[in-house]
Amino acid sequence: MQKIIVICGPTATGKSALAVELALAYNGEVISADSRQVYTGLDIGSAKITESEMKSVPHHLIDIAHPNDYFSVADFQRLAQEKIKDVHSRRKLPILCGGTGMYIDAVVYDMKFPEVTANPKLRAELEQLSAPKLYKKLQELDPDRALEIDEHNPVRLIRAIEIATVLGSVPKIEISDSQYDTLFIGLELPKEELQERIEKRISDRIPALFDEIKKLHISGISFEKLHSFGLEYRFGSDYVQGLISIDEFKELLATKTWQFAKRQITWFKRNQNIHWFNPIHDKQKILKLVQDFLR
RNA sequence: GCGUCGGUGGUAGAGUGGUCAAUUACAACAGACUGUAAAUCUGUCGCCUCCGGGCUUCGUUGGUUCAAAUCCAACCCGGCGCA
Repeated sequence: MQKIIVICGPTATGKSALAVELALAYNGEVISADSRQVYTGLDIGSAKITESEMKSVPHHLIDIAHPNDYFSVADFQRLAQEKIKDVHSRRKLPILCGGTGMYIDAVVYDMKFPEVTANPKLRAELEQLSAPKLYKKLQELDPDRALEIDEHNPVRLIRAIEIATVLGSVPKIEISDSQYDTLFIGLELPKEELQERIEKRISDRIPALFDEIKKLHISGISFEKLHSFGLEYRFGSDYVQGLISIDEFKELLATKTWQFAKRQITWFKRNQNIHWFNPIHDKQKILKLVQDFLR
């Protein structure tokens, strides 16, 4: 089995820097697993790695979609698996690095998503319905899926109905054993430290972020769309439009980013294969682990 | 100093004699996750609990009442108006 390294963990723990370091040390290439960094123009707000930070290490799956494009886990999965194959074929080590847990799992565990493409017309219609109505609809189409789905979650319900409309029912997802020999490295920091880093990152980016958002908006990306990207783009848009003050912006974003970090942690906690490290103090341990893995 | 409005759980803010441990929102904490995943959604949220219930709360103290966050009095604190 071909080897890959996964670097995951909550936001602002230094994943990108570690990826570059490992890539330089072990002849690797980085494949970003970040649902926002795939978009062109979302640079500052998504904390996209800069040219100089890359230190000449090739980075993939960054800037591969336009913000107005529809881009999904399935797209990411396909592209990432192709890219991993490509990197292996050049006898280099793929390093999958990012904070989007579902993207990572989709690639590593090869989740077989039902091949039903998004149907914008149907979605727009269904979005008008309340969750109970959507649930009733799904019950009629696929009672089995209805039993296990979250009946309050419109996003999930709509997707399930979309699938069932085409296939008749929602197929059970198969999660196969990983097709790769994977080393999972998770980065974690104590609560206070992570919160400080989050706050610092916000104030460091403050003027540049607003310029970026204005630029994106002028280039044809609606505030509604920007809002849907969440966090810096959501609250940054609110600020740029004058809906909230700068202090409200900082506080809101810090709070929401922390909540996001906790959601990421909750996701990754489930994966028992992850080796957790402190990015500042455990550098040697990480290097040793990687060395043993690659031997 | 007089008048007036107000002081409610981490915060904002309902409640204005019993159905109130107190609507709701936010925060906090835990969790879910089948093509939007930085999204979306759920649970807990005074203290204790053998989960039946028990105990202490709505500025403070005292009073009225079978019963008070809700009524009365005094006091303390804050806003506003007049001096």
